[in-house]
Amino acid sequence: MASKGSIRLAKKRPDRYHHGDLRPALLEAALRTIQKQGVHALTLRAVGKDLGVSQTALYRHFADKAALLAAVAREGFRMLRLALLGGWEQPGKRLEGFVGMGVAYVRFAVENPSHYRVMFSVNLDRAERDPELEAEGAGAFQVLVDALVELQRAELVRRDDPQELALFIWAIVHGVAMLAIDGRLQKAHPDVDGLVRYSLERLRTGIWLAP
Amino acid sequence: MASKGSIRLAKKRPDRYHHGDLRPALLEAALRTIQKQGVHALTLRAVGKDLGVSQTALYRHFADKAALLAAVAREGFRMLRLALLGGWEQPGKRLEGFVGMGVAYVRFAVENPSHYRVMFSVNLDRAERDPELEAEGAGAFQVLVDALVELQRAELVRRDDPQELALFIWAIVHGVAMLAIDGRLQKAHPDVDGLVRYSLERLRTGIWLAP
DNA sequence: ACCTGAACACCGTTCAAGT
DNA sequence: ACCTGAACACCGTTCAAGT
Repeated sequence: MASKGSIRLAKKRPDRYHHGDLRPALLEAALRTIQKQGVHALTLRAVGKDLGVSQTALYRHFADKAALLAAVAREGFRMLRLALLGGWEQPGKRLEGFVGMGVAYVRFAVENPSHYRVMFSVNLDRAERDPELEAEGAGAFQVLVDALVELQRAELVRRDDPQELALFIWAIVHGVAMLAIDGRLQKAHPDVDGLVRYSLERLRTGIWLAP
Repeated sequence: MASKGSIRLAKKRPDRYHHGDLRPALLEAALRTIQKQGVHALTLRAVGKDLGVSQTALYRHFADKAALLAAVAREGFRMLRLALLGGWEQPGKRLEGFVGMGVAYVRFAVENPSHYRVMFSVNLDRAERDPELEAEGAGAFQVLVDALVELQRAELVRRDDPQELALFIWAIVHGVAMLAIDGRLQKAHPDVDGLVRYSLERLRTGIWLAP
C-alpha cells in the first residue's frame, strides 16, 4: 500500500538507532499535526513520539521549533502558488481565470486553515528573517502579478502599476480568507465562494454611483 | 502626575494583602505588555510581578489566560469602533468620510499591531465562544454597515445588500492591515495610507476596461 | 554524522491555606 | 471575597554521552 517514498517517511524501526530520512519526516509530521489539531498541538515531544525518535532529534535538522514552522510555511506557499496557477490557467485565463484564481486562493485557506495561518504568522516570532520563506511567498505573489500583466496586455485591465494592483487584489482575497477561517462569515455569508465572486465582480464595476 | 483613576491601577502596596482593584489593573498590564513586547511576552507570572501580586491572583478575576486575552481583544474592538466613527464623521461623511474610515482602520492596526493580531486570533484557541467579544466585534462592523446605508440613501453607493457590501470592504481593509503589519508591504509599498487610498479609489472606478 | 536521556529554566493551572 | 505559595504536569532547549 505504501509507496516507495512514503516508506522512508514512516516511523523509525525500534531496532534501528538512526531514522535514515528524518528531516522530511519531521516536516510531514508537523504538517499533519497542524492540519488535524492546529498549531497549539505541535510540540517537539509529540512530533518525536510520532516518528519514534526522541524529542531532541529534531535539532540535528532544524535550528529550533521556529525553523520547523518556517519550513511548514514555505511548503504552504509552494502549494498556494500551484493552486493559483491552476485557478488561472485551467479556465483559460482572462476574466474567468481571474475569478478562478481568487476562488482558488480562498479555497486553499478554507481547506487548510491552520496551515494558512502559520504561513502568515511565522514571520513574527522569528528574530532573523528567512530568505527562502520570503522567496517562496514572493513566488506565489508573482503568479498574480504575471496574470495582471497579461490582462493588461489584452486591454482587459487598466494599466496601473501591476505591483500596486496586485497588492490591492491580494489584500482582498487575503482579507476574505482571514474572515472566513476566523468564522466571521458563517452567519452572514456562509457561501465563501459567493463572497469572492461578489468581491471580484464589484472590482469590475466599482461600487460608487456618483463621480 | 497620576490621575485619580490611575492610582488604583498601580502596583499593589507591599504592606497590603489585597490589591483593591485588580481586574482592570490586570487588563491594563496585559495590554501594555502586548503593545510593548508582543503576545509571546505575556505570561501570568510577568503580569503578576508587574502589579506586585502573585502569579495566581488572576484566577479570582478571569477564568484563565485565554479569558484575559479575550478581554484584551474586546477592548481592542471598542477602540477600533471609536476610531472608525471618528474617521467617518470628522471629514463630514460621504466619500471623504468613507476614505477616512478606511484610513482610520488600517492606521489603528499599524499603530497597534500586536493588539490587532490578538483581536483576530483569540477566537481560535478558545473552546467556548465569547458572546461579549462577538458583540463588540459586531459593534465595530456595524459602524461600517451604517455608513454604507447612509451612502446608499444619498444615492452615492449602489444599493446592494449592505451586509455583503460591508463584508467586502471589511475584507479589503483587513487584508491591507494584515499585509502591512506582517511586513509584506514595506519594500514594494511603504506608504500604507497610499495603498488604502488607491484601493478605495479602485473601488470607486473598478479595475476592468472591457465589459 | 546522527541520535539519546537527563537536566534546566520556563510555563499555565490546581488547591489547601492564609488574611 | 480575595490572595498566596507550594506543587503538578507540561514545554523548548542544552549538552555530555552513546552508536
